[in-house]
Amino acid sequence: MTAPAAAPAPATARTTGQQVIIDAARREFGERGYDAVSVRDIAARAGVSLSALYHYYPGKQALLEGIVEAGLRSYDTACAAALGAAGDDPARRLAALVAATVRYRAQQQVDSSIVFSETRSVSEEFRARHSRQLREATGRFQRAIADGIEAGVFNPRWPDDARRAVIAMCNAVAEWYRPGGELTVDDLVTRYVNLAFTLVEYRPTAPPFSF
Amino acid sequence: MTAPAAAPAPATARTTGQQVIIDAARREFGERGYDAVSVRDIAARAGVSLSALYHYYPGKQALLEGIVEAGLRSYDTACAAALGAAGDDPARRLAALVAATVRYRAQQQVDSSIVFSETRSVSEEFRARHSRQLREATGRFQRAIADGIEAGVFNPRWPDDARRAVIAMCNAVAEWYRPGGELTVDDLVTRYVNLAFTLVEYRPTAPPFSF
Amino acid sequence: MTAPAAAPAPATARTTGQQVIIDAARREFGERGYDAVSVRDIAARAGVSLSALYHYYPGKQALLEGIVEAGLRSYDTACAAALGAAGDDPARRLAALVAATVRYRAQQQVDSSIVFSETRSVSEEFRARHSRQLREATGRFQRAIADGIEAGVFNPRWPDDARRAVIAMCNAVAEWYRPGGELTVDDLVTRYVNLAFTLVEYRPTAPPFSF
Amino acid sequence: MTAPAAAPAPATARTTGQQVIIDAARREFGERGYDAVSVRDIAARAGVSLSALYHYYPGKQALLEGIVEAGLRSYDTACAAALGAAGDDPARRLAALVAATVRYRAQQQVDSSIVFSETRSVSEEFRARHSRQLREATGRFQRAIADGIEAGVFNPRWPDDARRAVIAMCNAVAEWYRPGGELTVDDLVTRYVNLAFTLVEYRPTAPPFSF
DNA sequence: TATGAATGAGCTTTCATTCAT
DNA sequence: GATGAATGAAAGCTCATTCAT
Repeated sequence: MTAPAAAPAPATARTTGQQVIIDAARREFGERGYDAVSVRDIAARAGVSLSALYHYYPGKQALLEGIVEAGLRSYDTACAAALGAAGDDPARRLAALVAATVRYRAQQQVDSSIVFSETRSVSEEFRARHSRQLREATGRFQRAIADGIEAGVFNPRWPDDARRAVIAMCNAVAEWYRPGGELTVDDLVTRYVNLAFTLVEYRPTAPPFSF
Repeated sequence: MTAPAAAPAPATARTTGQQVIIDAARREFGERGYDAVSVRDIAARAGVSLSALYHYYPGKQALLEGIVEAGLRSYDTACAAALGAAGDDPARRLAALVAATVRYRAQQQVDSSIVFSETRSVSEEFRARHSRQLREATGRFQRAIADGIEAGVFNPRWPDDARRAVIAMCNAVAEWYRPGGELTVDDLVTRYVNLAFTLVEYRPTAPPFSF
Repeated sequence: MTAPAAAPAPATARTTGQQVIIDAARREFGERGYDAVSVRDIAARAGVSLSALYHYYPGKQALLEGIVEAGLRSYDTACAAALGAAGDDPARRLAALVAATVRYRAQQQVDSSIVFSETRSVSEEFRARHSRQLREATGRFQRAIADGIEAGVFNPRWPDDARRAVIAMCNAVAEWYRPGGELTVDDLVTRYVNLAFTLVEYRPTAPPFSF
Repeated sequence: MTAPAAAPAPATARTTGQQVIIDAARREFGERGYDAVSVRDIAARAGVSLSALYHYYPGKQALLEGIVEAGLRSYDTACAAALGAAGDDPARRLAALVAATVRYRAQQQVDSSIVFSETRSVSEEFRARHSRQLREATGRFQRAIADGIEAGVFNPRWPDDARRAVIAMCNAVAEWYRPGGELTVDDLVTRYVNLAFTLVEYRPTAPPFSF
């Protein structure tokens, strides 16, 4: 800590203590659901004593809220980055959101399922913040689609339902996709971007090619 | 059930006893999740004693399984009826499945959410049957789409993903739709059938299909 | 209960269940103090299982409140009876209150010490009622003394302090008196009534005897 | 401690460390009772770490014993000083004891309530010493009264009960008196000395005693 | 048919305390 | 001298379930 060089093992070192506990909680909640998991289960899975767990975290609910908060933040960050790279074009923005969502759902399956389904077990005030963040996530899709409609490139007959369908289909990825198979996440993204375009009836303006 | 005679006061009589219990269980499980609900909660909500509950049902898990089984049966029945009325035409069959699914998800929200998300808390043998039924439900969509492709009326680039998207979007209805608003269930069905057609890139041959 | 004769063992029969539990709680709280006693201790002392205890009482605090309430009620009843028998004469009324208090403190030592010292561990709303009852108890002494002063038979220089001294000395009986010794409770009562008369400087008017 | 030189900043320095801890313990024990207070509560109230507390004191019980011991010593000292100033006259000695007791109870309410009511939570050997000190305190009153009787100035019908009443009424001061009101502690002392004289039926011989 | 009594295992959380640094 | 980490035991309470009546 005070030594000049000797700053190795940062990520690894943190694996002791808080990290093993929250990882264990994540896995347990993901596999069996918040209410079915006991604090003892988490401590056992983390390989620490019950008291050690309570030394680091104030309780079961706090563990859940920590996981949900981090998960949602990571998703929001991914969306922001994707949108930043996409520029103003509505089609590129929708594609960016679909890509970020599919990647998140495919790669952080456990986190993502906790984030979106253990809402009941969270404190009142936490739920308020959480709901707001979810509404913002929805809003990002909504705006991209609305902008595309205004620009004349998207033509969904029922924009709200198209948006819901796009989001639902992305979310569902977490339920069946298992990484490591033949289908890479990039392939998956390609497919879902195309499906999303289909749903909003994307028709590029002007010349995609000229002659 | 199949016997012709001897069907006295069926609906009314059943409301006493078993029915109030299973209804209470349904509501409790739907609102708070299987693991968060205690048998006492259910008995209290049903307005019967704990012992009365155990008189009618062998336990908490059996209540859940009863609900899931009935829910899934009712969905299967609805699908069968819809398919029966649809005949052989793949587009009509897909439309029938979407309509049945959307109706089920919109009108039996509580049931449907229990049926599809409390899978973890069910006995091993029950889960096997349940999974098979879910696979059959998926298979119905799959066959309709495959037939449409073969018939040249559906043209999805990735049939499996299109199918998953169709199912996911129908399922998601349970999460946001609330009956009694401006949008009727029939409106909803119309929209989702169209969205499904969009997803499978339906192009009717010769005489356009009407529904 | 329905049988005509055969109505014996009423008090004895009730000893099963609630009564053994509350008795055990009374003893434990009295001997070791509310906070030092665990619910398990009480159940063990009562010879029932932990769950049986919770079957009859909703929790540790409720046990305490039950004891305090019953204890205070029994004291209030004793005071009311004594006052009723005493009539209007202030000296007789003060004597009645002292007698009732000394008897209560001497004979229900455990109860009385719980009633007056475990105030902290009781619910907010319960404490409100409890305080009111204690104020009423104080008020009974106050009125008897005030009436005696007005009638010219009591002459304390500082009536409030005399009243506090009377009450304090009666209460202290619980701390040292042990029934079964040489000194009977009746003797005790005689002494404390006299001490109380001394404290309020009782001087009977007119002729206690005539000649 | 015994060394002559090197006594820098005594009062101030002691405020850091041990003193803040024992003060915090005193307040907590006084407000909520020994068993209801956790060592963490004390450390938090003192604003020191849990480890710091254990650095200075071996444990919770030791804190209590330290407080009780100091409290009782301060009371004993006060009594000794008062008796020293009172000389041999029994009435002056009784007055001195009442005054010291009332002052202690009125001015060190917290301490005094801990000293006299947390007896249960103290180690066996400590309790032995503590009981002896309490008996000595009682003995001081007893002797003063006995001497007064012998000298013919006190005439209680039941000397032991008069003594108990005197002590009980003094002790009770801690329960209701709050310094800072209209009634000064000196007023209080005057009243209680008079009440004590009343209780022992003090009748000064020849030249009346003044105090 | 229906119920109150009862249970043992388990729940989340807090306890006083120790120890390596 | 002072601290964060860690622990085993125990706290109050609830669980699903069984059983005698």
